[in-house]
Amino acid sequence: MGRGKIEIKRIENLNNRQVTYSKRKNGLIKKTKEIAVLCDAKAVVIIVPLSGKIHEYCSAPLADILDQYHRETRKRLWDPHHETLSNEIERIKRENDSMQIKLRQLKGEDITPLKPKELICLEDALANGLAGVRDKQTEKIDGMRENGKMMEEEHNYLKFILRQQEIAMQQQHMTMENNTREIENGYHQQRENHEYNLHMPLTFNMQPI
Amino acid sequence: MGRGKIEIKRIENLNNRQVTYSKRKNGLIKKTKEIAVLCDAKAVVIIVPLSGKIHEYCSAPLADILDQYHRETRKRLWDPHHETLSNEIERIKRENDSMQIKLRQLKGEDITPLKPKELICLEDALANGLAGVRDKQTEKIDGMRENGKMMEEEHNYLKFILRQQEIAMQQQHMTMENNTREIENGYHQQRENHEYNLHMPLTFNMQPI
DNA sequence: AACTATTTATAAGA
DNA sequence: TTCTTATAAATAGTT
Repeated sequence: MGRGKIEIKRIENLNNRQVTYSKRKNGLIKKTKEIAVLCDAKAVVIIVPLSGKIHEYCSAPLADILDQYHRETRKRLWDPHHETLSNEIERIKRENDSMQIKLRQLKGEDITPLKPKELICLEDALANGLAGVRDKQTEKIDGMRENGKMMEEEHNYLKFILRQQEIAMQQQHMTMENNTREIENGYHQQRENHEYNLHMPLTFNMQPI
Repeated sequence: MGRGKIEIKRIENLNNRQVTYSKRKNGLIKKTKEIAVLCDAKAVVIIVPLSGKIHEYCSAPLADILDQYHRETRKRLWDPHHETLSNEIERIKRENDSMQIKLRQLKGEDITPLKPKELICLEDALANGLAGVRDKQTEKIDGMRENGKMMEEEHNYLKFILRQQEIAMQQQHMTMENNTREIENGYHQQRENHEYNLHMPLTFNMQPI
């Protein structure tokens, strides 16, 4: 349909090919729109040139059309990634189910259909678990008792240190009183003793042990 | 392009619409093929009529074209599915993890970081499960004992029936022997008794009880 | 489904 | 690219 008839085969001349591409692309999209409107159908056309950007026309959301296409033809449209996801879901679901069964059985549910041998396994597992938990509890209690003992020891130690300090302070105090008395007696008998009695212990500098 | 010009709007007459659909669908597919060949491009067209089967033409595997389309346009083609799948995987994986933790704890593993209160819960759960399993075992053993008792009773019953039959057979045998003897005595003294002794019990027809 | 008068698409040229 | 135009191709309405 043009000045001359052409064979339907690759156009070797790049320029001609690009011109034809552009013209026919428009025509194709126009016709796709037309069939969609005239015949009340959904239609998609996607054209991917060797180089340059993709052109498309969709009379409805592409995802919807592809969805319908997939449902009706059962052809695979999705990339490997999608497939992988589906498989993984299946795998995990199976894993899930089996774990759920185990959990229920460990709670003593759904065990009626089990064989005696399986029941024994289950019993062992439970007994082991219970033993483990009880050991851990004992361990924790021991730990706490230990902790309590240590705290008691520390407490006693601190009490001891405090006592030592009190003794030290009393001795210092007494020494000071004596010194003071000597000083007072020797040089400043006009000053009253009780000033020293009141102030000296308050400004006594406590060193950390 | 026809006997008369038509407006591009839905064709109301069903028959005309279907005829036009069929003609234009062929035209569209032909043009799609042509642009793919002439311009060395990949092209897809999918037409979904309101009713009836989908028609399509793909110059290359649809999945490849869609893949490329997706890569270049970044438009999401299969999101409804894809997103759902991803979310579901996340959800199931979380479920999985928590179950795995519970299972391990029920086996007495990974319980060090548990608080005393949690340990008590775990202990209770295990003790309950263990009790359940042991109940079930007892129940099964009882069932088996019951079964054994029934089997024993059946066995005794069968022994009894067998004894009865033996008695019946012996009596019949004796009767026959007597009859035979009478017959033999009366008519055929030339025949020997032991033929009957040997053969009669073997061909005796045992009836089910 | 075939025919055919017309419309439409487009190849080649500018 | 775009316009033009001669011509090929598509197709609407008819048979």
